Amino acid sequence: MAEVPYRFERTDEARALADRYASLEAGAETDDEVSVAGRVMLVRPMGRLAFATLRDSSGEIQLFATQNETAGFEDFSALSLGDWVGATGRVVRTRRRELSVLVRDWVLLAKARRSFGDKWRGVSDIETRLRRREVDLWVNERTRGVLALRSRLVSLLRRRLEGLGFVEVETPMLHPIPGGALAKPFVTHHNALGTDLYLRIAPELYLKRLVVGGCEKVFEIGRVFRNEGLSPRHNPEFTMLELYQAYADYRDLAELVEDLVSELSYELRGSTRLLYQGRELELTPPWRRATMAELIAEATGTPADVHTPVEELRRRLAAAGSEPLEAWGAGKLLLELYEKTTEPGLWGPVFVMDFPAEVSPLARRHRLDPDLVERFEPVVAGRELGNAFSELVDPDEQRARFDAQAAAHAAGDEEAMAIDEDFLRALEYGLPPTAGLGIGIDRLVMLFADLANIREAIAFPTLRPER
RNA sequence: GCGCCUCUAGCUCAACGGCAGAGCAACGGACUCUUAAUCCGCAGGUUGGGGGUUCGAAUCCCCCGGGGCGCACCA
Repeated sequence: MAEVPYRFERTDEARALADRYASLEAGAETDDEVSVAGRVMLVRPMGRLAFATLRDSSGEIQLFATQNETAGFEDFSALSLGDWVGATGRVVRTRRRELSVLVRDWVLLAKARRSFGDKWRGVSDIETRLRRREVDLWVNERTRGVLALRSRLVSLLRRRLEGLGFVEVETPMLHPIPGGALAKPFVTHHNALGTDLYLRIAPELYLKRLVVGGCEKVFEIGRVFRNEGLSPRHNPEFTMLELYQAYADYRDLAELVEDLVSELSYELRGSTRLLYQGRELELTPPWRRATMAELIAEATGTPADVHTPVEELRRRLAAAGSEPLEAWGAGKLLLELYEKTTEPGLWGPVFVMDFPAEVSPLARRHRLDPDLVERFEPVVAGRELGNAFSELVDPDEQRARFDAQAAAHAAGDEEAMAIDEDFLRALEYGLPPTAGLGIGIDRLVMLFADLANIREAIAFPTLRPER
């Protein structure tokens, strides 16, 4: 095969030509010469004429070749679907109204040695689509749309937070101690240091150390890794936004969340009223705020909170088909009751407020009830979108909470946190009142792209390697 | 990890115990305004892998592998 050129001088993208020549009439020819480049989507050779549909990242335009006017016409007629081509010629509109480049010269930029699927029905096999994303992307417009939406979403989020005075930072991915969330980590090894390191399960502890250092408003958008099962809503690596704001409490962040999400909805979808998987969702602020206890009472008809006798909580859990462990206290039992009986029925948007202290080792005690913490989870479209709380700032209490976690870990809870002395020392330097928030970016993409499966929201989702 | 479903040509799908097929793509040819162009021709397979039942297996059974969904866990 002839060697392909090192570069191609493109003058215009398909979309720009479509806009510029929108009023060009059928059958009209211009003297404007342009160069376009892209991938051949369809070819229609017909003797001494040939048409090809060319697609670039902006859109599509037709190439129109004739034996008289096109150099290398025979080869042009023989183009295959999937070939990359650069073409130069005058802009015309054919009698059948198709805006075209009447090709004078053209060059093959890449030969497609593999065929990309059915030109009409595309590729629908989900495994092929995910394993060969490059094929999925060029065949399925929807896939391109999702990635474009994801890009815009992250960009909008960044711009908005910067506008609010937040500073973007990057913290380590390799952690000596996995912390900041209740999850199983991936373990890796550093040869020169001779030590195991963990892929981060959350940036939380480092971000709070930055607040200690005087970064009053910080955020990070980045990958976190959790060594857990895959599901339509869980990928082992996913992208999280975490932000921390000094002098604020969790109620301030609830307002921030409803503002951010509704603004994103307006920007990305043109409305704060959405259909998600066929079901309506009204995102206009303010969203409902309800405590976990209130929601349990509402869903089950029987009140329950952290002060409900442990025996009663156990009884109700058993009735709900759950098998609570011996070690669980009232807080963990209540959370389990909420997750079994109440959460599945929530659609939202709703802020589920005030979690048990027992299950929230990094959150600050509730100002009205020491058995609770000031924490909320926004539930949107039936799904936890994130997690936020007034941060625990007291080093002694944080140490006590870590100790309780360490005890749980020793008792077999693999997801319990380890004691992080660096973090404790940071708190001893003084963390001002601070509120922190985490939001799953992939889940936001699912919401706004109307995706049922998280893998569709990720360019290259985790799959088992083929053998 | 467990349960159910699924895997046939590059792609989309038939055949469902009796000769493995079609459309598109690819390849060869015809055609000067096409739009999934059309027409003629040609080729394309370890039916995910292995084992078993049967005169005969893509089809029924078992094991293994990939994927999907559900459960569990989380955001």
